[in-house]
This record gives sequence, C-alpha cells and structure tokens, in this order.
Amino acid sequence: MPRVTPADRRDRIIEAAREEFATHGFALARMEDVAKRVGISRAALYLAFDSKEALFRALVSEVITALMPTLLPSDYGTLPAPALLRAFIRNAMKRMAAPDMAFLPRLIVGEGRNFPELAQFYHETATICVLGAVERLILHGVERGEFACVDARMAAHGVTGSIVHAALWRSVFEPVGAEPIDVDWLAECQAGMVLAGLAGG
Amino acid sequence: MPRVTPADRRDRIIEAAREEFATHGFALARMEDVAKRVGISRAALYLAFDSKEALFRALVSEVITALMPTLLPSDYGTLPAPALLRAFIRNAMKRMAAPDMAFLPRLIVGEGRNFPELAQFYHETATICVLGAVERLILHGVERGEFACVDARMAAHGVTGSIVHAALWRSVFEPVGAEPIDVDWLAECQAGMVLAGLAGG
Amino acid sequence: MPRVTPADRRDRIIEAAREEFATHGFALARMEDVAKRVGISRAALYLAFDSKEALFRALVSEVITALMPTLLPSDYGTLPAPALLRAFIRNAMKRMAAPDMAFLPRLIVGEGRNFPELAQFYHETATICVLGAVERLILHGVERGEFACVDARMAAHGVTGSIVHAALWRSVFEPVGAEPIDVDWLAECQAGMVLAGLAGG
Amino acid sequence: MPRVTPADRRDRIIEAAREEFATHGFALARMEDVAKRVGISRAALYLAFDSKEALFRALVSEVITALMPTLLPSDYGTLPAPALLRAFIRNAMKRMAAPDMAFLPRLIVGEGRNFPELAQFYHETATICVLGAVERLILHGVERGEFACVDARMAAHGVTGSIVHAALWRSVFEPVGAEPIDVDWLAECQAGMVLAGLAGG
DNA sequence: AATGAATGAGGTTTCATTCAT
DNA sequence: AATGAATGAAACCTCATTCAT
Repeated sequence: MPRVTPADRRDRIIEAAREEFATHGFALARMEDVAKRVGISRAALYLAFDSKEALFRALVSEVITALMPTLLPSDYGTLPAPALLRAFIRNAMKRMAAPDMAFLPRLIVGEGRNFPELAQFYHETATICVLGAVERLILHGVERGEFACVDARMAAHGVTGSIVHAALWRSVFEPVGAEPIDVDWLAECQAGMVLAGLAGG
Repeated sequence: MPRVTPADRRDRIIEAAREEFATHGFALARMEDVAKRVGISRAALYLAFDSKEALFRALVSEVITALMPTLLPSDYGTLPAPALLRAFIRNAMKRMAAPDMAFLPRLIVGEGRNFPELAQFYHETATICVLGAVERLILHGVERGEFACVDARMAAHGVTGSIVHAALWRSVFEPVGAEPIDVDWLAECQAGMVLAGLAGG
Repeated sequence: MPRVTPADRRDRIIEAAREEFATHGFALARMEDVAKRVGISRAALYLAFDSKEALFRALVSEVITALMPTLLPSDYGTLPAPALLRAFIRNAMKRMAAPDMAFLPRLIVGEGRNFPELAQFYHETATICVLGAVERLILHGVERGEFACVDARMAAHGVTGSIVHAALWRSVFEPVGAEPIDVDWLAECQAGMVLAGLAGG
Repeated sequence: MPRVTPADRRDRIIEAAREEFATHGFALARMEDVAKRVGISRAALYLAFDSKEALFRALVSEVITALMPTLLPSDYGTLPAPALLRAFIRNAMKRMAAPDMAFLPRLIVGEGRNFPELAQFYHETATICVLGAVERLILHGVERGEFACVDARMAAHGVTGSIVHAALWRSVFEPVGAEPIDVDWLAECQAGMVLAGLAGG
C-alpha cells in the first residue's frame, strides 16, 4: 500500500492547478508552475493528465461536481417557501463568493469561448440545475399560495444572477480596489427584493 | 485628402481586435489574425499601436467609453422614479446584452487578473458609475416618497447584477446551447421585482 | 540655385550617421534615428544613399579621407628626423584621439568582420599609409645617421600602435570610468621611448 | 553518470558562441547558428543561458577570466627587471595575438558602447591589472637601479598598447590582406624599444 | 514511477526598404 | 524632392510536450 496513491497525486495536482488557473487563466498558466507547486517535475504531470487542456477540464469538472451538492437546498417540504428561498440565497451566495469557489464563474466566463464544452458542462451541470431548482422552489411556493403567480423562470434568473454577481464582484473587482461587499447582507437584501417581487399582490 | 485617414485605420483595427479578442481572449488572440481581418500586414498594426497589450487596452477603453453615455438615464426629474428605474433597466440590459457589447464584461471578467488596471478602469468608469447612478435614482425616489427606505446600495447591486447576468448569459451560455432569454421580458420581470422590493410597506 | 544642394544634404546625413554609428555600431544604429537627427524622413535618406550599408561605407570612407591629410607630416626634409618623428607622434595621437575621430578605429575594429572591404580600405588607405610614412621617416633618419639601424617596420608598428591605443582608450574605456590619459604627455613619453630605441648604439 | 554533463554542455555552447560572436559581433550573431554549431536546438540554448545577452556576457567573462592568469608574470624577484619585462612582452603578445584570444579586444572595442559593463569589466579585470603589473615591474626595476626614472605609467601604456595592437592586427587586418606580422619578432623589437627608453641615460 | 534534458511550433516585435501621392 | 504608410523578412524567446535513463 503506497503512501501516496495515484488518486492522491491527482488531487494534489488539481489543487495546484486550481491556484494557477485561477490566478492566470488557462493560456497564461504554466505547467511548470503547477508542477513546482506540487513539488514534482513537469514530466510527472503528464503521467496523471494527458495535456494541459485535460488538466484544466478535470479541474473545472471536479470543482463543479464538488460545488453542486453544497449549493442546492436539500429538502423542499419542511419549511415555507419564502424561508427556503431566503436560506438558499444566503447559502448559495456565501458558497459561490467564497475565495476557493469564486474563481469558477470567472474561469468559465473567461475561457468559455475557448472551451465551449466546459461552458456547456458548467451550464448544464451548474446553471441549469440551480436555475431549475430555484424555479421549482418558486413554483412550489406558488402552488402552496405562498407566492403570487409570476414568471418563475425569470425570477430564478434574478436569483442566480445576483449570486454570480456576488462571486464576480469578490473575485474580479475587490482585488482592484472595489468596496468589499458584505455577502450576508447583500444576500439578505436580494432575498428581500425577490420575496417582495414574489409576494402576492 | 487621403481616402483612409489614420483615425479610420485605427478604428478598423480596433474593430478587428474586438472580434479576435472577444473570440479568443487576450492571450490566444493572434496579431496576425487581427491584421488579416483588417487586410493589412502585421507590421502595420504596430504603426497604430505599440503592442498587443496596447491594442487590447485601447479596445477595452474605447468600448467602455462608448458604452457609458448610452447607458445612464439622462434626466432624473421629469418622470416618477419607478418609471425611470424601469426604463433604465430595460435600456441598460438591452445595451449590455447586445452582441457588440456583451463581450465586454466577459473580457473584463476573463482578463481582469492579468490586466488589473483594465479591471480597475472598468470598475471605476462603468460599474461604480452605473451603480452610483442607480443608487442616486433610488434615493431620489425615496426622497419623493415613491420608494420605501431600503439599502439603496444593495438594491443597486441587484439591478446591475441582473444586467451583467443578462450579458454573460448571452455571450457565454447561449453560444453553447443555453435557452435564449428574451431580454425585454427579463428586464420587465427584474424591474417588477426590484420595484416590488422598493415599494413602500 | 537651391538653398540646400544635394551635396549639402549628403553631408548633413553623413554627419548624423557619424553620431549614430559611433554610438551604436552598425547593426544597432537605426535609419530612423539618423533621419530624425537630420530632420528629414526615413525615405529621404534613400534618395541620397542606396542602403544603410552604403551610408555606412560612405561615412567611413569620408572620415578616412578627411583624416589622412591632417595626419601625415607634410615635409621630410627641413627638420632633423627625431624632431620630425616627435612632431608626428604628437600630432597624430592628438588627431586620432580627438572625440570626432576616435570612433573611427573603434568602428573599424568592431565592424571589420562584417565589412571586410571597409577594414581593407581603412587598412590600405590609413594604416598602410601611415605605417609607410613613419617607416620612410625612420629610414630617412637612418640614412642621415640620426637613427641607428633597426627594423624600421617594427618600429613603425610601435608608433602606430600607440596612436591607436590612445584613441581606443579615449573612446572605449574612458566612457566606462577609465582614468583619463593626458594625450600630450603620453605622446611625449612614447616619442621618448621610440627615439631612445632608435638612438644609435 | 551522464555522458554529457551540464557543465560540458555549457562549455560547448560558449565555445560555439565564441566563433559566432567573434565572426559577426553581438547584434549580427544568430542564436540559431550557435545552436547549429553545438548541434542542439535553439531552445536548448535557453536551458543553459537566459538570453543572448547572458550568453555573450558569459563568453566574455569566461575568456577574460581564463586569459588573465596566463598573462601576468608570476614572479618579480628572481630575474633582472629588463629580462622580466622582455619575457612578459613576448609572452603576453603571443597570448593575446593567438587566434583564440585575439577576438577578445576586437569584441570589447566593437561592443563596448552597447555593453558598457563588459567594457568596464574588461578594463578593470584585464587592462588595469596588466597595466598595473607592468607599472610595478618597471618601478621595481627603477628601485633596483636597472631602469632610469621615467613615468612608469606611460611606459606601461606603451607596452600594453603594443600588445593590443598586435592582437588587433592579427584579428582585424590580416583577414583582409594585411601583411602578417611575426609576433615574436615584433615583441622583440617592442621590448628593445621600451628597454632602450627605460635604460638609464 | 519519475525526471532532466531536449525540442518544435509558434508568437510578438523590429526595422530596412519601397511606393503612391 | 519628399514623405507617410506599408511590408516582408527575420530574430528572439516561450512553453507544452516527449523521451532516454
């Protein structure tokens, strides 16, 4: 039983890749820097991944896969829809804006044109999924008479948009001097606005 | 009287650069492709711009500069604040999501780490400016009793966030198969939600 | 009768070329800088000279041609050979080490490999000529019994070597901090040494 | 135990660089030609040296460093000063005029303006050092009554000048048809002249 | 499994030179 | 006669990737 399993090695490489790709983007990240960060040789990277692209894809996939379960509300029934929605917004915004996650939308946005299948994967796995969950949550509230009848899809866009906005703000603008936002408070305000919009007339 | 003035040439180069940088990002865009698109030699590019970076900066600056005046509401007094805000959201979202503009936030997000001064310029020139204008618009409405007293800054974040969201959706996800959004209708819904949130209790 | 004749123009270009080639050497001198120095366009240079090489050749030839008459002793008969030799050394060393001339051996030495015909021209026109003149002067002295019988050629090498040495010292080493030499005094000492060597046993 | 150690490789590159830089000077030498001469790829050069400049600097430094110990007289005491001086001139002139060394002053003179720190290094490490050694040797002879009291510094200039002269002659003018000089004989004659100059009157 | 060494492909940039005006 | 604008031909350098050991 080896001390360092191949899977461990893979994970350590991906961890290093996260830092490098997050900092420099795909094109400007250097395999050498990834290797240095792991403490192995450049050539050893190619024992675990076929190419720079493959590593990038693996990173993005893994991050998305790890992110999703922590994002979605686990249960739609036990709480009133407004409380559920508020909780989701607070949680998701906090998750997405966390330093180890905020780079993801930045990377997807930045490299989407060069890696369409990644953009697609992100879109299908993350965006669609969250969007759908929020939409269902809203429809669920509508059914139960807790929300007025509105275009649930568009309302969901509003929710996800504000979450991504928080992540991008953190990861793109705060490093260049933007006034930091209080994510909890922003979540609170967004939730208030959305809920007001969803409140029956 | 020359057929092609230097300024014309500069503009044509920037136009070509827009396509290339928008498609490939900074690092993967090739000066040769820009030149080909203009129909001139690579060396001729360097008559107008000192370097690839300089061209990129010029492009971004120019787009931001051209964008701003068309984004902001020109007059805060003649209409009721709710109508004004609704009009702003509709107009700005349409502008930002237009095919020739939606690439901008994508580029800023994607290259912000490598060109911090551009991210900063965008942030200070565009984001702050729009954010401030929306905030003032809301405060203006609050003063006139048309809006309830809320955290105007956070509300403004919600507005700008939804605008950027629309642009990114268009420019990042629709090309990889995302369900197209009806920007007008999204604007309508977002405006409804925001206005509901701002409506006095 | 034009204010600026073509010949004037040619001279002004050569003057500018002297500065640029002297400062940067052939390869690193830029035609644009020459043009700027003259106050004309790059293209105008090509009305006067076929190419950068042609300009360089013209410059070197002209400088050599201008230098020679001022270098050689004009008359071998009126003075005793030792006085003549001393006067030659003093004069020639001063001429060659002057700021507007010291660059010449530097250029010849530096570019000789890339411009063999210039090295050859310099060698035949300047070196051989001076060497021969000094040799004849010495032989003249030997004939008149003023000098001992030595290898006049080798003695002449010593004379010209010290002259070139002074020019290179000035132009290569003084700019990087070498202790400045007093050319007059160096000439005096060299002359003393040479004359001692030539003094009959 | 590798067949080719990194140090070997470095040396082979420097050897190749010597040929190319000696032939073409810094600016016109091509890295590709250096690589070809070594029999490796251009990129491999950059494993050993950071840049063309770095390679050039390394070459010059190395040659200077290798040259110096072989140039200076090792012992000032055992021989009469005149014999010592004569031996030094013969040895140094032969060393400097050797085909693998004569290019050095040529390179320093040619590139000194573009690489001032190399000119300075050469001046401080080689020129000053040799000049000083000769000066001390002369003063030593003066103390012992073997030389007349003259300006030892100027006399030393005469000695070093003639040595450089021989190297430049070999490396610049002989390739373009100059009459070859017999270095041994030239050394003999120069030594004779200098010693005559130094001889007490 | 791991790496030091090597490379090929490619990109930016510079500059002498030309040409239409 | 003069030039602004344009270009083609390099040259340096980088880096993902491979391979012998």
